[in-house]
Amino acid sequence: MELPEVEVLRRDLERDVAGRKIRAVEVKSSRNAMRAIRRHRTRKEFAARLVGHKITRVERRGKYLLLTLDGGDVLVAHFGMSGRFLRGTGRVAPVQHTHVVITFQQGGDLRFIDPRTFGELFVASPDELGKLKELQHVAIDPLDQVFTWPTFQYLLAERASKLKPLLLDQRFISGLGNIYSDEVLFAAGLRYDRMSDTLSSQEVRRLYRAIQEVLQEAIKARGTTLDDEAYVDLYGKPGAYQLELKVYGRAGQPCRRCRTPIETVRISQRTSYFCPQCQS
DNA sequence: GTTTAACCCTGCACGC
DNA sequence: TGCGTGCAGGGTTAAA
Repeated sequence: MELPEVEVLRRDLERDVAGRKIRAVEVKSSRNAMRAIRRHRTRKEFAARLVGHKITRVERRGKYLLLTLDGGDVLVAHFGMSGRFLRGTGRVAPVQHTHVVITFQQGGDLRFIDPRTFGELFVASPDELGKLKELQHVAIDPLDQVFTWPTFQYLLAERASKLKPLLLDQRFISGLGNIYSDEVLFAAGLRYDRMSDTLSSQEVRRLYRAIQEVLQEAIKARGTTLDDEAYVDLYGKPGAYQLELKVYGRAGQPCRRCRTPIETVRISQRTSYFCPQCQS
């Protein structure tokens, strides 16, 4: 799950879950459920820090979701490759790989599901949160006001890295993952292996605009759902941005702009998709 | 500093 | 049909 999916989730949670009081928290007894709350010593301790509190607001930091509680503590969610939140009720049996069920006083619940267990859920005080290096390292948010073109130009010039790994680096810029970084590079007309400190001002500007445009469009489309098992929103509904993907997952298919077959390359342990004609 | 490999997990598609 | 292999939206760590 990348920035657009997390942001869609944040907006839905803000509307639907903020203001609700937590009545009960169930952490399944499976090994993977324990993995989901691995920062906590026991299931009991995790639950105790949530029960009785109201969720007051929902924020996003990069790919992290922060649900602030009325006591001041924060429930942090990170989704990894396969994690997701799903709204449910007691009448609906939890799907496989449901690790945590948070039940609300007003009825209904919030479920954390994660087959591959790269995601996690934990509660932290503001003090603990401030000291957490994962969150401290989350870089500038591309949708934030302070993400300006001159700032971005400076950051790129400061580094000497290939663009693809740099865009994936959450400490450089937050929120992009494998899908959107490829889409952004295509939209900017830049290759995955271009060095960050060799871009012209015009190229920096194209990259800057591409990041914002791709992410905004993806949010508008409510995220990318590649197949049924993949990302779905808080209510189980798929997004629609997969219909607008230009390169990701399109190996061998003609480029939507120039008809040249889309190619792939292995970089940073991930597959990158690009058009050899449109990107240089 | 940058890059690479291994690792953390389950599920699925693919080739034999 | 069954089985091994590799890959999948994430990230960390150690070593080169």
